[in-house]
Amino acid sequence: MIEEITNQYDPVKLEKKIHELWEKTDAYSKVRERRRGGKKFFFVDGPPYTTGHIHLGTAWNKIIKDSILRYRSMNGYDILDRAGWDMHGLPIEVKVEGVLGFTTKKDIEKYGVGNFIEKCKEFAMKQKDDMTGQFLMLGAWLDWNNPYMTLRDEYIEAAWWTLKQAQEKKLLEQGKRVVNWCPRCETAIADSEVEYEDRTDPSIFVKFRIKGEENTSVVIWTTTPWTIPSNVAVAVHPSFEYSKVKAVSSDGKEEILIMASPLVEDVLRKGRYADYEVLDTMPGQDLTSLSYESPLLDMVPEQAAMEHGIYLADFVTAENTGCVHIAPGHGMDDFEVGKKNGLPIFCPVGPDGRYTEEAGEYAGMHIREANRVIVEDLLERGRLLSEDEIAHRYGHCWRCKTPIIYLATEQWFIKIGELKDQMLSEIEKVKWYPEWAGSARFKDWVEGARDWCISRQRYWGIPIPVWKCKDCGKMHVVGTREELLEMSGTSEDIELHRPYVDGILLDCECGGKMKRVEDVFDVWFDSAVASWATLHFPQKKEEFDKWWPADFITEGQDQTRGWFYSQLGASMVAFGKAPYKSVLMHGFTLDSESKKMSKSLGNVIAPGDVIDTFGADTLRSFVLSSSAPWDDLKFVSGELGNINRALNILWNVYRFPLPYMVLDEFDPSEFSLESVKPSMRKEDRWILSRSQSLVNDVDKAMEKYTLHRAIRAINEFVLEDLSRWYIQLIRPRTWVEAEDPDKLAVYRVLYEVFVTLSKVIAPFMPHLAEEMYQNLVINVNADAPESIHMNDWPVIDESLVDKELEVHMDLIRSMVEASSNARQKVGRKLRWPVSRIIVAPNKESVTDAVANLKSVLMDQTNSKDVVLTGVGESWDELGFEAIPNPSTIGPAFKGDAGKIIASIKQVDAASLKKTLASSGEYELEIAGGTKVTVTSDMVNFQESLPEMSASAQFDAGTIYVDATLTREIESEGFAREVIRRVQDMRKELDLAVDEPIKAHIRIEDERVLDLVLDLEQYIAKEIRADVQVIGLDVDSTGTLSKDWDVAGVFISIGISAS
RNA sequence: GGGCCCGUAGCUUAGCUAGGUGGAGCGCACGGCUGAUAACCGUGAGGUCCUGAGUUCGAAUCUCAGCGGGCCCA
Repeated sequence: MIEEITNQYDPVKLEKKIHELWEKTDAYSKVRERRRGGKKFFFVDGPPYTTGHIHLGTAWNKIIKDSILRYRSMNGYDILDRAGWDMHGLPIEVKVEGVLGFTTKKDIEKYGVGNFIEKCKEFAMKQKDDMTGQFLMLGAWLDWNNPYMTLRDEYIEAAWWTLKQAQEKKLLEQGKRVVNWCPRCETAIADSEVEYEDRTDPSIFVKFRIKGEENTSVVIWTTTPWTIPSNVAVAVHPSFEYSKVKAVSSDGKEEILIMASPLVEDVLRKGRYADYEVLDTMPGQDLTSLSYESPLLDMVPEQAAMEHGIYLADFVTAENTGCVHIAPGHGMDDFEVGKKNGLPIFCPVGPDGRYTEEAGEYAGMHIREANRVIVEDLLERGRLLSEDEIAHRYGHCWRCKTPIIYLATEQWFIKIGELKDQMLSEIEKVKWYPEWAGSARFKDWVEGARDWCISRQRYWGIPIPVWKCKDCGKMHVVGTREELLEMSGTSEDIELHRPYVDGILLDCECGGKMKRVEDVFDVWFDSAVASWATLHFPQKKEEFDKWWPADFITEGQDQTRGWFYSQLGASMVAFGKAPYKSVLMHGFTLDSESKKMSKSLGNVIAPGDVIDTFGADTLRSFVLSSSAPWDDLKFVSGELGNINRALNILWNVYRFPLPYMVLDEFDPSEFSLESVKPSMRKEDRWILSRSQSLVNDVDKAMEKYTLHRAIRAINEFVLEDLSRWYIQLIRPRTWVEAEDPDKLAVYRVLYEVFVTLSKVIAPFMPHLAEEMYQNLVINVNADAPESIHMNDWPVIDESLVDKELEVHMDLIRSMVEASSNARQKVGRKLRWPVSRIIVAPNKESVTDAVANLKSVLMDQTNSKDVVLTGVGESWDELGFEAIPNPSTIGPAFKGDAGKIIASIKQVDAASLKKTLASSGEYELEIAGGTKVTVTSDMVNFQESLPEMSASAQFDAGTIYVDATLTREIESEGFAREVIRRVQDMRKELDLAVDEPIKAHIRIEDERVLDLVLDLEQYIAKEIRADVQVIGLDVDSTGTLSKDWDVAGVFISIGISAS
């Protein structure tokens, strides 16, 4: 049987109970199991990094995923949805280093790589478990028991297999490149791991002495003095003009400087020169014949042995000096210039950021310290033109915040450049939500794609499966564990992490031994292979054939350059096509000031805190409804309260009929909806139609993944249609005590609406939906599916849809609103009936609506009658007031104007209006008996309302309320005033709804007493009084007694339980 | 500096694709309802639709430029 529920919506308690129920019944597995054999829906969870705690953005992400998957599941889809975890990489290494107190790689080596990665593994697993718990609190259903984890051997094999594909397709390359390098972590890091932050660096102008020309230098500018020992060349722009300038310092010393012409004044000002003279100008091209010597050739022996020339490059800008210092070992552009011109790639800096022996005198010094020393050395040698500081954006390691440097190192690359065109054509085959996420944003990113450096010089990662022969240099890429064991002749089962795989040697054809290169993969490569790794490919090819590629993925906009891209790249390498068919890109969470949430700003919202206060369903409803998925989400805590209120109203609406149903032992299984149809009223049919329209609206929204529209439609239905309208309409019907088909119809209709509604909210507010379902369905029919989430999505029943009725009801609602407005103007509260309302429509549909729903209109306006005028007509009892128009009367009648104006106000306005309307003229008698003729332009008319009436506009016409009092109306009004106060007191005594009472009522006004006594029986019935005394001097004592002032009349009431 | 997105009442937002009198909710003020009641309803005040220019009879909506915020890049 249906049960009563708690007064208060208590989401925290409710959700705990539901979680226990789900766990006890293993609901998730049963839901997925139920859809086996249905249309397949392969979802790949973008793996969050195992940081140990979720934030609002990750919560939003999982809530979107969960809602979409629940909706799909209810629509019959067979869903594959393993949760995923990104568990390798620097962030965890850095954290573990922190715990162990390590600062350099040497500490790790000393501790033992095996010990270190065990710690990393332990750490990652622990964080994963913590986060799983947090995600579960959101009610997010993914396959949490069987997640894919990047640290598993089976997962590692998927990455290995993919790299082997790259090798076979000749897309894998090893080579020297300039990469972003973190000197603390001693590894290459990806572009996407570089975080740009403000930083202050030296800003120096340096003079490079030209060979073979007396006292002449080319001037360059740099913010990295430590790269001067690595200088190999200077670049100038082919189309800029350069000047040779004789510069004179304040002490009269002269020297000749070369720089871009437009920058001469700026540069000389920096050098505090007193005067100058331009000796010559020339195009950049002319400078290429010059050569110069390093300013530090006495410090760095290699520099003395090197040729230094000037070269042309397009990337040179007209800033600073227009001559760019080129160190091919320390810059991407520099490297390109070096390669193009066959220059040496001189890089005397080691992985730890210290100079190597090649740096001569500087060997062993850290580059950050070297900055200062080198500036000093330049000054001593007279090569420093100026020294200053600059605040600029500079790249930092996203994990340890160390400023990065650029180093030319040996790395492994995937040649994305060769795949670019295919990638672009694959993008077009993918369905993007919103469309521009693919056609604009992602396309732009891919067009600028560079080769992908996949190697890292670290420990906690997937080992790059490349073995190289120590003797002949031959290389082999291992694709699977089996291949590794077979080739090495090992039978023991080893883990595929460092240092275990490092110890395995393979035999080379040359008779030598092959050893694994030491690098591990960039973690982006890990998650890039998720769509097949999660299918246990390459171990299980059948699963892959059955599911791949993914039907759907959804992640934040930052993943455009991240996971959307890395997956596409890896998939092109492996299979030559996109790994996903549709992508929903969602936004970022911002704080109330539109600033991004970050730990350093201290504005981070923990989802757990929100859940502890408002529950997960409120959080879900909030994040889903606040903005379109792809817009950023502004988190304003006040808005949470609003959403929570909406859910509370839903709770109240659902709770409202339950006590009556319980009292009447209503059993919905005994009555079909069909069987109560004859007893349904128009409003019943209306709410059924509205509920069907709601299903349709939600379907439409979900089709385009506009989840915000779905939630808003639901909230609108609950607030407007159910709470503010339907429940108000049916209240009196639920109070009827007898067996009544009219009441039964309401019960059955409400039941139908609630069951449908619980299904419609199920994807979005899964806990509340489950709660409603358990009570409404499971308590009635134990054979029904155990969980709401096992149910099918409601199919629209066309026989219940009546669009015209919905339109009519809308009109009636706007009439009721207008009537309230008019009542307020005339000062008549709703508790007091009015004799009639007059509807003056301006379109035909109003006439139909009133005819169709007259009882609803009368009921809600509390009127005894409804008068309907013809379309476009006004109420025939309206009066008219003639308003003279002095601006036309004045010029026409001059001195008599005043008399005419007075006279117009006195004549019968109705006949004046009628005559003017027909002939355009009116004979008017003015003071003194003179007759004048006035014309239409001299008089305006204004409608005037009869006494005790008021009007208000509504959507399609005007409502007039006639609030004239009659004895009957006054009697009813006062009776209801009394009833309301007694009900209030019953409530205060906490009496049961059907508990009989004794009531003693003293009314100290004879006229009012008389009016009230007219309805004595009615009052007794309404307040359930079996003893009721009403009189002028009644002793109003009782368990509770109270005095009231009703419109100036003193009324004293005492009640007690009988 | 570049690409993409966003900018509407004090706050959160609908409307923008297909141009034609700007709608809600919260908050505020006043009123109403009363067995959903720690709930609910009505009315009112409150808008340079970020700024400027253009297209058009007409622009919140289309175009361009700028400003502010976000994501990504340099």
